Amino acid sequence: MGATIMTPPLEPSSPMDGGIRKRVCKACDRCRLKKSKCDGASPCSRCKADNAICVFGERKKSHDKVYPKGYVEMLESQQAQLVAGLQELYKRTQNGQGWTGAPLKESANGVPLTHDILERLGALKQDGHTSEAFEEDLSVLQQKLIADGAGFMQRQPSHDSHSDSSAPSPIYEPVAQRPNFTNPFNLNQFPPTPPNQSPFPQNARAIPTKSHSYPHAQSNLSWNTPVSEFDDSMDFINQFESPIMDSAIDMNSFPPTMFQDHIVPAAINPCLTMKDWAGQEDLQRYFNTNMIS
DNA sequence: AAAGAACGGGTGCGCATATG
DNA sequence: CATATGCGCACCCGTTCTTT
Repeated sequence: MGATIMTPPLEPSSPMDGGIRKRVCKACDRCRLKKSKCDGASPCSRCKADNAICVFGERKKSHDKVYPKGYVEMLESQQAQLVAGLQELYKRTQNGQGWTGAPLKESANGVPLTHDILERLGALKQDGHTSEAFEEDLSVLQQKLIADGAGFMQRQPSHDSHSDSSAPSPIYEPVAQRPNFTNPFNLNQFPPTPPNQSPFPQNARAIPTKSHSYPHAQSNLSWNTPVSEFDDSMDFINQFESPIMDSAIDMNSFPPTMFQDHIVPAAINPCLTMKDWAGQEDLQRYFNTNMIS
């Protein structure tokens, strides 16, 4: 292992190198937000050109996702109700029964509410543990759980040292505090996500250049009940990018913890792996002394 | 109208995890 | 252990929106 070698700045007009597209291991927040090529430098050429602050925020990991306590159980319960409803429908179809009773009232999108269908089929459990009504929108379901003061569950690695390997896969564990979902950076209340694991040094990867154009006219399918992403820090960045660029925001007005874990100063190689960071006890001290100015 | 910015959606890579 | 799978990621292209 030698000194950190950053990817040399690429000419914006020549992103390809002999048909090989080079990509940095980590793009800065602005480039990610703009979906533009980042040269990985500190600051990157794009930020430099725009006289913008160039920071390399922490990347999220799948196991950082946090869900309201009981969310999984509710999903399982709802799935059970759906299965029961489907089985009931099958039974009725086999018996030559049609839809019994008056047609259900259609909702705004032209179809009856799932809740009404299940209720009519007698598949809607109301045992107190499940919600009083079948929640069509998972985002709403999560918000309800949060509003009800439910705790939160965070995905944990199944190979956790303190977990019982004989027990059912402990995918979720309770977390101490409820995060503020409107501010994904508050997820710093949890242990910090280690820097991205990647073989180091690996400042640039080469992938073949696509020589064809993309298909046009993407289908307009829309899923009306997406599971909301709780931890997309780009939303937060998006909120504040302009004020930050204009230096109109008082950074001291935010709690220090907001920055410690997610914003890695560009001077630190964002490509450092977990192994590279392991054993650096002074890391926290570094943040405490250098990040908060 | 032209230029630039923003953004949706796509490709393909690497990593983490699950599975055999 | 090897392999399969899921996911996050960079960043490209094309379209739409905004600014001049």
